[in-house]
Amino acid sequence: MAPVRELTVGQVAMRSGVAVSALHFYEARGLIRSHRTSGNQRRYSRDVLRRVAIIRVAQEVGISLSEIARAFQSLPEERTPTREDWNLLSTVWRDDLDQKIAQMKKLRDGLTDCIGCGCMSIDKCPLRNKEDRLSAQGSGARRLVVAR
Amino acid sequence: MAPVRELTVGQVAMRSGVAVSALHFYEARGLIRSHRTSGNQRRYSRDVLRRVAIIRVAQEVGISLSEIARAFQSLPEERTPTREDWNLLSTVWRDDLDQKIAQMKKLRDGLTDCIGCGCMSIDKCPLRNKEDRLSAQGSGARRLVVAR
DNA sequence: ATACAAGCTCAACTTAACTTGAGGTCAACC
DNA sequence: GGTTGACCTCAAGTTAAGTTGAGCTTGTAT
Repeated sequence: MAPVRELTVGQVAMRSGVAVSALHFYEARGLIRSHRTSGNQRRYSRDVLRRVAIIRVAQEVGISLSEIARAFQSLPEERTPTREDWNLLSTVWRDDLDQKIAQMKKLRDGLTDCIGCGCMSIDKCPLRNKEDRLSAQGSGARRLVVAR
Repeated sequence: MAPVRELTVGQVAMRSGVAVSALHFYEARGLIRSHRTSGNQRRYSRDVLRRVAIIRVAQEVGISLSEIARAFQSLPEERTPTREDWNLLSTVWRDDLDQKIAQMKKLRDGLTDCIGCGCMSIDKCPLRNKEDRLSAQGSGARRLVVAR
């Protein structure tokens, strides 16, 4: 069979490992795009597979769909993204990941040193400082705001 | 004023930086425990602060409350956890975190190598292999969960 | 003694990220 | 040319992790 240029939802679902309903959902959220056949069925260009792969990966590391959508706005609307386009995105994600990895390492070490240490003063605990990270100033001030 | 042995919800909320409603919620989920005064008000022992700190930290790295609850089951019900108890938990978490960090690094490198590379064959992409184990999951929101 | 802040319960609402279902259309194979 | 499977839309349901609010009780400072 000659290589098919366009993909149906079912094909994208199968190849990306994502449910059809999820693809509809991503489209509604502006994460992917499709055009319609005369019979109103979706057809996708190949680069949707890459988009979906990136969506899944980004989600796995805890990035929300809206953040992904925002990052995707750097991609061209009409033409298929070039390597340069993806590279730009990659840079953005990589910084994010580096940051998250660093944070996790700190947490891991904090857990080992602090949870295991048996100390009773939560206030001095390095773990606590993580939560204050946005309100680091204002001595002794306690914010009731949940980060995130 | 002499050091107060027991804490009210409000005090725990203030010291832990978590809302009162969240504490009620954690209690309903079996993550923390309290006993009641004659007037039916909650009183907490000091180690609840540590529990809450751990809950927050674990959540920050994407561990769900039910997973935290499961891990907490290794802690003693009645007596205040000793250093040994916490150490055990710490070991469990540390392994989890090590695993997550490793996963993230792989993803980061995958992103650099794969998203940026401009290659069009998603099938061969290292990123793809990650997703297959996710595809056969239940309904509802999917949180970041470490594969075991 | 009384005001009023803090607590209590329980139900309903919220957001994210989807899934499920109902009711109807499209297309491809025999 | 019919039936079967893939699609379509839209509404409603689901799970996680809480928050908000109503209506009522407790505890404490003056």
